[in-house]
Amino acid sequence: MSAIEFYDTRTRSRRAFAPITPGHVRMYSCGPTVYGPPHIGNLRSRLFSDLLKRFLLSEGFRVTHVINITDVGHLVSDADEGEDKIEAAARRTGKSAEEIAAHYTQVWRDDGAAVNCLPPEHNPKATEHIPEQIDLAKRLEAGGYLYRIEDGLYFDTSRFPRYAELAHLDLAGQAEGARIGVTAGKRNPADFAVWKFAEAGVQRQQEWDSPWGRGFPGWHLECSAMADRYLGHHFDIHTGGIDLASVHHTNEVAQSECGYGVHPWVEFWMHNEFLDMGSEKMSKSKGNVRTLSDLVEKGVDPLAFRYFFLQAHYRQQQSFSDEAIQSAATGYRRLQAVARELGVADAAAGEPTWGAEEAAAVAELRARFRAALADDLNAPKAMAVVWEVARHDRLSPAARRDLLRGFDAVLGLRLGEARLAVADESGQDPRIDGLLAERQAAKKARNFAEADRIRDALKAEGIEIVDTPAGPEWRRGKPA
RNA sequence: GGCGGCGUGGCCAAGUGGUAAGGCAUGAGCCUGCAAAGCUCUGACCCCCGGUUCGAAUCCGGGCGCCGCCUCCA
Repeated sequence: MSAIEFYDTRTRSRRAFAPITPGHVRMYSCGPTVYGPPHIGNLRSRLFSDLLKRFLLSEGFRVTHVINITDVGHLVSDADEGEDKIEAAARRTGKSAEEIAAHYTQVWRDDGAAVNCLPPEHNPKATEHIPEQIDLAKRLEAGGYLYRIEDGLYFDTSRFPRYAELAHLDLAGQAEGARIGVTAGKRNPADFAVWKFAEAGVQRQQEWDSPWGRGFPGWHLECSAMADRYLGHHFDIHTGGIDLASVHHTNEVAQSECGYGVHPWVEFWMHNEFLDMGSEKMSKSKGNVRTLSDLVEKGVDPLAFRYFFLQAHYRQQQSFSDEAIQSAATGYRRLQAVARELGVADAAAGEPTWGAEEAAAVAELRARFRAALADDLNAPKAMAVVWEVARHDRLSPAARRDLLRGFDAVLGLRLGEARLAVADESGQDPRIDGLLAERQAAKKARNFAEADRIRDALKAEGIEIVDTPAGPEWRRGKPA
C-alpha cells in the first residue's frame, strides 16, 4: 500500500502522513463565527475536513476532531478595530448576542448534518473557554510577548522570528503596500490583539473580567486555547479555508508556539481553496450569499452538493454555477439509482463470495480508490473509480454492492439509502393514486388522450408521473 | 506594492515527461402509445509564442486572460 501523502501549507510540500501518536490522529478545523448563516463556501470547508476525517477513519486511525464555534470577539473590520460581529448582529436585530450565536450555531449544525458530515468529537464554544484563553494570554505575557496599549493587549510579532513562516509572508513588502491599516500604538503592522478592553461607556453584552481588566478575547485566541485544551500542545492536522492562512492561522501559530513553547505546533496545515462564484461573487455586504437552504429551495438535494464537492480537488478553486450544481444533482441521482438497485444500503446482504478472478478485480478497484485518496485526497479521481464500479458490466452485483458500500463510508453520499428528498414516497395520496389508476385504465383502453390529460393535469400541480417497469410512480416536485 | 493559484472537448473536472479519467449536456440508435427513466454509441490541434527533450497538456522563458489572499471573509 502506498503511503498517505498530504500537502502541507507551511512547508509548501507534499509529505508522507503519519500521526504523532501511532494510530491516533488529532485534528482541528476552524469552524464558524456564528453571526450569520453559513454559505456554500463555508460548507466546502466543512466537507473538506469531513472527507479528510472519513478517509483517516477508513485507514483505521482513531480520529479526534475538534471544530470550534466562535461566538465572540470576531471584529467586523480591519485589523483590530471595529465592532464585534456578534454584537453587531445583535444590535441590528434586537436580539441578544446569545440568541444570535445559538441560532446560527444550530443552523451550522443542521447544515452539516444535511450534507452528512460526521459530528466532531469536540465542538467547543469560545465563550465557554474564557479561562483557557486567559491562561494562554498569561503565558504570553510571562514570556514577554505582549504589550499594552489603550484599547487592548497586543502580541508583538517582532518577538516571534518565525511569524512569516506559515504563509510565507513578506512583511517588509507588505508594509509598503497601501492596504495595511495601522492601529495607533501598534509596534508592528502585523501585531494583533490578544485581549481587548471594554470601552468606557460602551455596554457590551459579552465581556469578562481578566487580569488586565474587563473585556473580551481577541479573535485568534480561542482557536489556540481550545485546540490546546482538546488536542494538546502538539497535534497532527489543522484545516481551514485558504484565506485564513495569512492572518488567522499565522496568528494562531504565533500565540501557540510562543505560549506553549512548541515548534512546530501543527504537523500538517491543510487549506481548502474557494468556491469560484463567477459573476455572482458572494459578498456578505452585498447580501448575495448562497446557502444550503437556497439550493434546497431550488430542489437540490443537500447531498447533491456533497457530490458536487467531491468532483473537484480540495486545493483547486471550484467553479460554482446553477448549471454545475444541476449536473452534479443529475449525476448523484443516477448514482443513487444504481446503488439502490444493487442494494448498497441493505443490511441484510451477507458477506459476498466470489471466485479468485473476481476477488482480484475487486481488490484492484479498491486499491485504486484508496490510492486516489491517499494521494492528497484526490476525490475526483476516486469518483472515477466509483463510476467504473457503478457501470461495471462484468463484476457480479454482490461485488459491486460491496465495493460501493465500502467507498461510501469515505464519501458519505448515503448510497443506496432511500432518501426522503423532495419527492420520494409514492402511493401515499389516495386522490393521486386514484387518478393514477384512472390513467392506467385509460391506457389499457388505448385512450391515450385521456391518459395524457391526467398526466398533464397532475403536472400542472407539480406532480410528475413516471412509468417504470414496475408500474407508474409519481413524485411531487416544485410546481413548474 | 507583496504572496499564491488557474487557463484541458458546450459545462464541471482528473491527469505534472511517453501521445488525454470521470460526471453533466449534445447528437444518433434501442426501448416506449407518447413522454420520462434506462441502455448503447458519439466528441479534445490540452490559451498563444519560443525553448529543453528521442518524446511535453505536463519542464523552462515570454506573452495574453481569469481568480484568490495580504482588511471581516471558507
